[in-house]
Amino acid sequence: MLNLSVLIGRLTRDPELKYTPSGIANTTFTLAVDNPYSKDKDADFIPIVVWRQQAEACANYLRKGRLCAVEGRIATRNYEKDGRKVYVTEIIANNVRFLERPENGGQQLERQDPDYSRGVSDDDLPF
Amino acid sequence: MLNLSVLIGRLTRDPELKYTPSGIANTTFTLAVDNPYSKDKDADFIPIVVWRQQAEACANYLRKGRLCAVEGRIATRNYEKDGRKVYVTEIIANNVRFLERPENGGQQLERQDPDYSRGVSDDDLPF
Amino acid sequence: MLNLSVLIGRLTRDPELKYTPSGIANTTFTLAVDNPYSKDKDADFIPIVVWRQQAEACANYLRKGRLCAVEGRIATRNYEKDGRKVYVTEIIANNVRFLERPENGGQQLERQDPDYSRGVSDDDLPF
Amino acid sequence: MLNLSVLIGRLTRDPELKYTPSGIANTTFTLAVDNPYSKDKDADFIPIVVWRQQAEACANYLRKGRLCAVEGRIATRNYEKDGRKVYVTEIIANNVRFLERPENGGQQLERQDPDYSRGVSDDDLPF
DNA sequence: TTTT
DNA sequence: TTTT
Repeated sequence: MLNLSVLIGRLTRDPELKYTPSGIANTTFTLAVDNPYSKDKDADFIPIVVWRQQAEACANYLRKGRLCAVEGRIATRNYEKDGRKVYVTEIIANNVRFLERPENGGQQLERQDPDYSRGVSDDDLPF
Repeated sequence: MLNLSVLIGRLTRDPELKYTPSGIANTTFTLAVDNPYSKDKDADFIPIVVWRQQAEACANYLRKGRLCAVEGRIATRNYEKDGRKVYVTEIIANNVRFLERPENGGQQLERQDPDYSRGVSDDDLPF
Repeated sequence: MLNLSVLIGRLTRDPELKYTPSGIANTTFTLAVDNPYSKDKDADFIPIVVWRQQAEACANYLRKGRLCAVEGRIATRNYEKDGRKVYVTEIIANNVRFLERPENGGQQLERQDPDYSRGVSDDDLPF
Repeated sequence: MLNLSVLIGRLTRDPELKYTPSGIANTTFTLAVDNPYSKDKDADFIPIVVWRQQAEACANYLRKGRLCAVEGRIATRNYEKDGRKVYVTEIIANNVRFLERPENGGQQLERQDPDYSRGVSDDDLPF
């Protein structure tokens, strides 16, 4: 019915831009979201997926350590690995806001070949 | 920094009420959240944890199939199982709204003994 | 940058469906949102605007007293009235969920003529 | 039932710190929230109220032009002015995140006397 | 009355 | 001007 999340945090690593076999851009990264209320854990690490146009903007403008806001929805999926089901929970972003300006106006990440290893195919397109 | 989720969906099963060794109530259930945009998957199944007073209200008033709204934050944790790390992503609710009235004004679930098997201890208390 | 609101409440009156001069549907209603924390005021009354396809669905399926969830963004506008500026704050919905089923499967509201009196014109279209 | 807003924007002016007659801190400011979808209006201007501890933090660390994130709920109230009812819609923040560090580690705003002119009294305390 |  |  309704599935809405808003997160503000910092990237734990550079974003990864990939393309589905049919050429649709998707960028993934993990957001470290500080948790002021927790005693023994000071951040949650939340995987983010961005599709299409925004995927390329994220790949160009976001970098490890940068602050950003993500609005999206929670999605769950699972895939087989070594004969076991692995469950993944991630945020499918429909809006990413860059909260810090890049030092140098954005750099092109190297474009990578379509990659099947992450288990992402056109069938995973969430819309 | 900011970590906020709002979900509306239906319980996939009756809620489970447990107590930490020191007696703090916690209720868990899974919410099926319909996804109108997905082709091949029509719902996401999202685990919810509720603590303290609201935990007992949820255990009394929610049942399998009932519609409710959850406001909370995404949390990640992991525990060992069969010598493997299992990663869990769940919503820690700070507000649960019952959107359908129970047919009979709420029934007491049987109180269960403290249970360690789910890997929940007082250390997991998120505040 | 980011402007997101989620409300659950009940309609204080039947929704009003209108059309801009160029024929775009817009429905307005007010949501009474109970406030459990307030001492002397038990609800906030929040004006909602819905545009296009969803406007007509709201006009057909929502009625006074019905429970619904609205996801949208806050917008401010002002117009002249009796030589004074009147400031309006309202939620522009991009998603309305009906949380109660109508007793009779939805009725057609009478279609009204384009109406300029509310100060709504094509220029107010928020997108 | 549920009333939740998340905003990211810039202060249009320095925050104003006041105290109710009984000494409870409250800070008000307006957030300019850019609206990428609007043709003729490029921002919405949304009044924010912060109470208690966070009120003083906001007064110390926020300044005109600074970026911040506000999580809160929409509240409506009205007061008499020149024999007319004035309706106010504002966000009562329960969480304010400073997204830019102050140039000089935070300065004390001058403490002002209790002020009744804004129509704020202890009765307006929303909790 | 509006911010970068 | 307000809903259950």
